[in-house]
Amino acid sequence: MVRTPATIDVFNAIADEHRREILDVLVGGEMPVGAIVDEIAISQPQVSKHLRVLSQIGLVRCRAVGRHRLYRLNPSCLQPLHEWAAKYESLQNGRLDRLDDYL
Amino acid sequence: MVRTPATIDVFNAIADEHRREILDVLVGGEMPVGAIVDEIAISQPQVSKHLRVLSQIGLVRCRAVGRHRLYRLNPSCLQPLHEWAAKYESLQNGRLDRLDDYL
DNA sequence: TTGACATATTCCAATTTAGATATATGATGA
DNA sequence: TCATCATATATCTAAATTGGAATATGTCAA
Repeated sequence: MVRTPATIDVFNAIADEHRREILDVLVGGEMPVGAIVDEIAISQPQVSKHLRVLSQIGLVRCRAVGRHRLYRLNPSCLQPLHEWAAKYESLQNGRLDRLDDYL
Repeated sequence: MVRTPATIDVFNAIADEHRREILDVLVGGEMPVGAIVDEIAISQPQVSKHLRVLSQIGLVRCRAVGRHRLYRLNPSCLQPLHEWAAKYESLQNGRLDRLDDYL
């Protein structure tokens, strides 16, 4: 494989800034696509495409209500990220960090 | 811009699994390139290239000792990741998550 | 039924990437 | 000085990405 697709895991999914923005918007609660489009400065097709990636990973879930589609976060999907990051949080202000400040 | 380069920020830098592996190895302490190559299953040039990306972001620092180059973590550089992720950790097992379990 | 609205999909171009291979650089020891 | 070791860089290729534009799908309301 030449390049890891964004749909492979959480780390690749959140690498894109616009996808992080979408997730940030959804922290406010379940929301239709149009509301997300209003919040961030990208086109509707782009939002839909990013939502598709996020859905495939499982970071968001969707339900249809009339002609709207309401998206919501599935924060438990970020677990691998939290676990990976936790290993490094304990190193903060630790020995390595002080060495870095010195140099 | 058509595609966000991996050297743009921490989120893109850690999107690559091999780069995360390199960081994981360096949790064990300062280490020469050869030791990293021995730990993970990719070629030496690949390790060097990934280290270059990590250096440009600031996730690792390097110092020369003889013909070795010792790399070490700079964990404070992960701050933006920790801050972003923190917003979602509090949502774990929260309202949204239970809704998700239900559906 | 028809038109308007909400969202998704398709097609495209430019750019980036990872990995493989080969080679260059740079320090050390004999 | 020269061979060797440790690491970095250059070149190439196939695949994947994002964003834009156009269009399709699907739902509702009149």
